[in-house]
Amino acid sequence: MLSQKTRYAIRAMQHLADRHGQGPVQLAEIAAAQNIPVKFLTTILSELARYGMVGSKRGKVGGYWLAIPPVDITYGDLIRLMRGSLALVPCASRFAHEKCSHCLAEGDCRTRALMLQVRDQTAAILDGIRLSDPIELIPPFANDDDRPAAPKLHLGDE
Amino acid sequence: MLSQKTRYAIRAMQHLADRHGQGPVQLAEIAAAQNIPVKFLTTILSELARYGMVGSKRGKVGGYWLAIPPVDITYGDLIRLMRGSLALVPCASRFAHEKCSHCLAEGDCRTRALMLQVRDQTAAILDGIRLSDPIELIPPFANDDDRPAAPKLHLGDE
DNA sequence: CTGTAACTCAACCCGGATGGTAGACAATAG
DNA sequence: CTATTGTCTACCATCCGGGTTGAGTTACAG
Repeated sequence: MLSQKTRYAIRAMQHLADRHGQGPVQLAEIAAAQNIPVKFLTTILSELARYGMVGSKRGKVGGYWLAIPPVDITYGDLIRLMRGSLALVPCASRFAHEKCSHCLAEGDCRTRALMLQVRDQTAAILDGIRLSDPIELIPPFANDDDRPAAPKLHLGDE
Repeated sequence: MLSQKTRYAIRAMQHLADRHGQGPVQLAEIAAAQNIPVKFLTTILSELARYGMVGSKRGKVGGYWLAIPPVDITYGDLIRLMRGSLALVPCASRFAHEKCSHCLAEGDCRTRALMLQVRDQTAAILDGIRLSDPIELIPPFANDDDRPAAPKLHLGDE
């Protein structure tokens, strides 16, 4: 799962992308529009500023803006930045690779092989879509509509 | 990321799949072969037994075995079972759907639309591979080999 | 040159999840 | 009847996630 913070960061960046070229956007506007706790958003935007993703200016007409044109930022970049990796296990990450603890040798781990496939597909999607791209929205599921057939296995309670 | 527990569960199930049809496999064997802390593995296997995934027997020649033929268990099933969902955000889950807190309306959330694509691709991979399938192992990355070109964005330190 | 509306930063905080361990108990083979 | 192996509940320590506090800084307005 993406952390709440990562999700906030993505939405904030989308907001800034939408207003790109329009001068500084104030934190309060972003927070209100994106439904993000104001104080928390300050820490997120400051972090993004430290990373060089957004510019900022204080004072009366201050605010934030994208320091990089939205066409040069992919969603993959954003997630890597906030979360470190796109992969589902550390050993399947290509940029933030790390050995899993208590695992087999990497070359012998089937889980890793699988998760590497997943991470590469995920990257193919997320690195292919840029902050400037329009995104086709998807309506909420109307209860059991729209969903694939139930999986073979549906045991337990959760 | 998958939790450590989920990863252990997957490896344990792989182990049982490999020994399917050979009678009960003892916990100690699994723990040793898969490098999983013995005590922790007991809780995991018990849980899997409660879910009906594995059978168990106590006593001298006791042990665990798959209660379902490995050809009928996909990796997707396993992850759903242990983790609840394949998706990266709750609102993009198809079987364990849940509204994200502090978000936009689902129909207006670009992040959700994106993450739904990712989850569907992930599901396509993980629901297509069964515990009985051979998996082509992938050798460890030889430092910077084998990786895609560095992403456009490589800022900050981590 | 002062007031005030912004952003900045370090510090803290709380609750819940994660990753285990302890230990008493139950079944089963021999 | 005893050794072996699984079961179950409880507990625990640590970390991380999701924030908040509050004091500081910059910048524009007048």
